[in-house]
Amino acid sequence: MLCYYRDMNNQEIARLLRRVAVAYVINDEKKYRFQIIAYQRAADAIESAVAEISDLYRENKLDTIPGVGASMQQSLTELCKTGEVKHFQTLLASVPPAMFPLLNIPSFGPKKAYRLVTHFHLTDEKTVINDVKKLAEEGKIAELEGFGEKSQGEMLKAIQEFQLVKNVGQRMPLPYANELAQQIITYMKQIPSVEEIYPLGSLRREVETIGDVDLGVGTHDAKAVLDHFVNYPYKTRVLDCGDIGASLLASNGIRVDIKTQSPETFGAMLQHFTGSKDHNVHLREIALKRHVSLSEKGIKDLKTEKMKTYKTEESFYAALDMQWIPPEMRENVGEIELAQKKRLPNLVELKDMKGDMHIHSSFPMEESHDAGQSPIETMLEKAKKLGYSYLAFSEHNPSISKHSQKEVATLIQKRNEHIDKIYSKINSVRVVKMLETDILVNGELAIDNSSLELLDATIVSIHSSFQMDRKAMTSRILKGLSHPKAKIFAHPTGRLINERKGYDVDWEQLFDFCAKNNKALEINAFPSRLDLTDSLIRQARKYHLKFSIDTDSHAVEQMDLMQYGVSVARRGWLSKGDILNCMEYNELIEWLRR
DNA sequence: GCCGTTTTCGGCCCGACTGTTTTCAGTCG
Repeated sequence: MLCYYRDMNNQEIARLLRRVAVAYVINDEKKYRFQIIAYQRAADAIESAVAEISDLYRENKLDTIPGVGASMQQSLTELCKTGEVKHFQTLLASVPPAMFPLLNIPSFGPKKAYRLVTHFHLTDEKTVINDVKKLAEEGKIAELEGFGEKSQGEMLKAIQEFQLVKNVGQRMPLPYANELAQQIITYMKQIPSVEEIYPLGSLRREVETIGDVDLGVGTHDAKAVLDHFVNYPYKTRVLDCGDIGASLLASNGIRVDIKTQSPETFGAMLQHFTGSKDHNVHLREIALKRHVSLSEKGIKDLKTEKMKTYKTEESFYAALDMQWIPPEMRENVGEIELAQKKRLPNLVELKDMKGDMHIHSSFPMEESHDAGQSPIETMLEKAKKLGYSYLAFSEHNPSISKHSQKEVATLIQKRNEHIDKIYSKINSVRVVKMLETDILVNGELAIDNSSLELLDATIVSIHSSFQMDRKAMTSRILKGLSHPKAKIFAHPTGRLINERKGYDVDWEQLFDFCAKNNKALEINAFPSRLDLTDSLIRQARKYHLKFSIDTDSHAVEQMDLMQYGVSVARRGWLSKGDILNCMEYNELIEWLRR
């Protein structure tokens, strides 16, 4: 019998593998503990993989995913071929499907979920969360052995909060999380017991979106610090509070964790809570081979049982014979091996930025997309304050449905004259005359050569027909980029965080084209874009192409967002030499003409 | 089930916190 099915995407495959891990937990956690870890790791790897599993299968490249070994490859192959895996189905038949929705709620793990679902005979995946909520409200859960009044109450709160947060939306873009962290840090600094305090976790690694805010405090009086913390006025409630750490739910629903440690051992704690989990796990595996054990308290010699403490992170990594690893790199994607060889790249820094290539001023270009709000003069003044030596104005091209190509050329001419007039007055920050030109569906640029000739270069980008298939979209982009004036491809994936998935592109082909033809890919610093993404940058980096870190500012204040583009570039392992706008002006102009 | 610059066999990260417990299980980061 023929069976038609749709390819599963990476998210769905990861979810399936996690369910298999859960089934193993229920069957016999002790016996299968390493399988459980293996399935969870494979799920993590697949979830964060750049390429789709279904594509890798077709290209015979399933073995390129770390954490996916021979057995898992076989299962994935079976999945891609037939849409199911016999071994998985046998396992999953032993656990009630209704338990899975509960696992999305904090404080619900496999054991609790299984117990509730089987004891109360809950079978409907769609209603199970509300069913448990009702049971808790009726006091029926406290009657179960191993459960009590308190856990029943906590369960109810967890469900209510989950249902609330789910409606709001999950992860917070980095800039907003940063602001929340700074507010709490200011509050914590009110008491003298807080000797030092830093953001940790994904915030310190500058991940594009943040799940919860982690803070670390160096103190000799943990109790005073935690007392002050749990009294933070803008909270929903305190989640837990122990001797050395506490966590609360901020009024916007974001979880805030705080950990304390004496300043003498602060280095180990910084390291521990900066993560990532994968980075730390790998580091501890290496440590074990050297017969030492790592924790937030320091490094313990397993033979003598003696604990060594570390005041700084540098000394902690040095004790393992490694270079200090910048937090942005700590994702276990090869950084540990490089640190051992002392060959970590020198990451780009904010102060290396010499200009911004993507600026929308309020000059009336009569564009079809969003116009900028601040005058050219204002933005040039700001550029001077930021220490830039040049600024590129890249307004959207004038609307081509409302203007003839001749009118377009006239508008550009006018803007150029305006720029020249201002430049002769200010004369400190150099101006690059650019435009952000649409690549039309057929791959042609929206404006003709007589207009393009008026520019130093143009950024090109996709603002329409996002749904093309990969082959068509790729050739559309390559054709647009082929124009000699087209030098930067803006916000390459087109995604909007939490809003819109990007379009489908053959990345390897695009990277190769850019490297061979002197085209740069943009790293757009706008908070909802952060595009390219860190993992695509790491992939692109192997092609030795240039990147341009730009703010895409539509108002003068937004020019401060450059730091977030630099964060993404650092997470993509880029150095100053990889970045177009780290070049001096003359070098830049020469590159644009190449 | 995965993995290897001390291993292709024999290992596999570490600790905190809570609740329901008289010594531990479950969950989390």
